[in-house]
Amino acid sequence: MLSVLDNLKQQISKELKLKEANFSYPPNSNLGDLSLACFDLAKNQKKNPAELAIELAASLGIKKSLKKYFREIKAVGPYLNFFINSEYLASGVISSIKRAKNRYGSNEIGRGRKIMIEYSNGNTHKAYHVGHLRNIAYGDSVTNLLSASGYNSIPVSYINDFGIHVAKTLWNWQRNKKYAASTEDKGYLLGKCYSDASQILKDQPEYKEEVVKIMKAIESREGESYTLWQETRDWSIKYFDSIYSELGIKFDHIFYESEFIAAGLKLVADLIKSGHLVKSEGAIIANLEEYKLGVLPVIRTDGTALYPVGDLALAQEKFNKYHVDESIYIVDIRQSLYFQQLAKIFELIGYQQKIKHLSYDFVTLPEGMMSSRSGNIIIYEELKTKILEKLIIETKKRHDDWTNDRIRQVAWNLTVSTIKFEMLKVSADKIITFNFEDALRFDGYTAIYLQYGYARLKSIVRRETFSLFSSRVNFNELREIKEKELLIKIARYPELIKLAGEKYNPSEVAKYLFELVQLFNDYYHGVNILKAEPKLRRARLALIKVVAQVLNNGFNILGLKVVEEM
RNA sequence: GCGCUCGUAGCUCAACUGGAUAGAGUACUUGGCUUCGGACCAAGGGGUUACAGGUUCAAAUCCUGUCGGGCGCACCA
Repeated sequence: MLSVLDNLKQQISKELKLKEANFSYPPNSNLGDLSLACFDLAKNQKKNPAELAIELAASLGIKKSLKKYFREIKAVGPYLNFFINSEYLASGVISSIKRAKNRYGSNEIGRGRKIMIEYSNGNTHKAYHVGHLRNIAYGDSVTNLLSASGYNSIPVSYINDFGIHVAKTLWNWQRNKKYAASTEDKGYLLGKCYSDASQILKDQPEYKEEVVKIMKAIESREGESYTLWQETRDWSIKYFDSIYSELGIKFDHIFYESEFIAAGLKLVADLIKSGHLVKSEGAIIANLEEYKLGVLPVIRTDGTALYPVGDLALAQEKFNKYHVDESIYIVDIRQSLYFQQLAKIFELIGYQQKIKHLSYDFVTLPEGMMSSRSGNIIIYEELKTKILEKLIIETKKRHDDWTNDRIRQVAWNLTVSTIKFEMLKVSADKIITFNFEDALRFDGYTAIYLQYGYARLKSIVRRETFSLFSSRVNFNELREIKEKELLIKIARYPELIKLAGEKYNPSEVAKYLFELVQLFNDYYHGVNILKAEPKLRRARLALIKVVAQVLNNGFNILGLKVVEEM
C-alpha cells in the first residue's frame, strides 16, 4: 500500500515522465509542502534550473490529473514547490492510519529475509552498568526497526560466562571469604569481587598462575572451582533475566559461551587442518596480515581458549542451524577490528552470508572512561533507583489521590522510558558523556516531554465518546496551518521508519517523535478542540487520534513504556 | 608508527547523506493559567561549522593537508 506522500510523488513523476526524482520538503510551510529540486533535470536539458522550474510549474498547474492533489504548484527559485490539498491530505493520512493502526509506518523491504541480531552480550561475574544499557536499548530498537521494515528479525544474546574474567572473580572469591559471607545482592557482589580482583592482580602479578589454574579447572568441568562457577554463574544469569524482564526486553535465544567451547575447539582443529589457523609463538592464531587485518589469537600458549573459540562456533551455527541470511552484532566500537577479522575468516571459509558489526561509541563519565576493572562505573541499580525515586516524588505531587502502587507503576514506566530514550536520542557514533544531572532532568528533549504530550492528548480523547471508525468526519474542516503541519508530519512517518531502518538509526525516530510532540503542544495551546463546533470538533478529534497512534507506534520502536496518564 | 573515528551556539546534540535563511534542547533575559493537564507554550540574544587549500551552479557534508580529542593494533572480551 502506497503512502499518501509516495502516491503524490508518483503522480508528479508520472506527469513529468521522471524515472528517479529527488523530492524533498521545504524548510518552512510558506514555501510549500513538497518540493522537487530542478538541478539535475535542468542539467540534462541544458537549461537554467530556475527557468525550468517556472516552465514546469506552468505546465503542471493546468493538468487536470493533479487538480485534486494540489492547491497550488509554483516555482521558488530552482525548486518546484507543491501545496498539497489539505482535504486530500487529511482524508488520505487518516484513513491509512485507520486501516493500518499499529502497523502504520511499516514496509516490506526486508520481506523473506532472516536477520539474527545479537546484542546485550553481558559478562557474568561483572557489574552491569550504563554502558550495557546503551547496548540493550540500541539493540532492541534496531530489532524493532528491522521488524517494521518487514525483516524476520531474531533478537539473541550471547552471554560470556567463560572468560578469564570469570577465573579472576572465582580466584578472589575463594581466597577472601568476606564475599561469600556478605548479605549484599549477589549480582552486585560478583561485580565488586571482580574489580577488586583486577586491582590485586595488577599490583601482584605473581598470583596470575593461580588464576590460570582456575581457568583450566573450569574448562575441565570438574572440581571445586567448577562447582563454584556453576553456582555463581547462575546468580549472574538470574540477575540478567530480571534486568531484561524489567526493561521489557525479550530474546528468542540466549547463548552461553561455555556451551560453544567444545564445538569451537573442534572447529579450530578443522581450521588448522585447512590452513586457516596456524601456530605462532606457541599460540594458535588467524594470520590476516595480507588483508591488513593483523592477527587474531584464538588459543593461548597455555592451551586455554580465547573468546573467538566460542564465537566462531556460534557464528557458524547461526548460518548452519538457524539459516539466517545475515548476522548482525551490536557491540561497542572498540571491537571493530575483531569483527572485520571474524567476517574475513568466514569469507575465507566460504560463507556467502553477511556478518555485520553495528557499532556504537561508549558511555563515559565526566571524570573519564568507565571501566569495570577499575570500578569507575555507574551501575544500573544506582541509576535506576535515583531516577525512579525522583519520578515517584514528581508523580505524587501531581496525583495526590493515586494509590502508591499506581504511582510506582507509572513512575517505573517513565524510568524505563527515560533510560532508554537518553541512550537512543544521540546517534550511535557519538560518545555519551553521562551525568546524573542531565539524566534527572525531565524537560526539553526527554522521554518525559514525549510522554507528557501523549498523556495530555489522551486526556482530551478520553472525554469524548468518539470513534474514528463510526464517526463521519469532514476533512475540509481542518484549515489551520498547524493542522496541515501535523498532517504532513504524520504523513512522513512511513518514510522516516524506512530511512531509520536502512541506517539502523533509532535516534532519527527519537527526533521525529520529539518534533511531532512539539507540533502537537503548539497546536494544543493555539486551538481549542473540545469547545469547537461539532463538525470541527470531530475533525480535530480524528486528527489528534491519529497523532496518538503514530506516537504509540514510535514509542514501541524505541521500546518506551507508554503511559496513558502521568 | 599504522589504522579507525570525532571536531557545528557557553554546554549537549540535529541538519533528510551535496541543496533553500545551519536548526533544536539547555542555560540566560522577558511574557503567558476564571479556556481541553504549566512535567507546557511564546519571544529575544547567542555561529568565520577547528584551520588552510581544492572540486562545482551549490560544501558543515566530498578530496588533500595541518591542528586537537578519543579508540584499536598477539594471547582482554
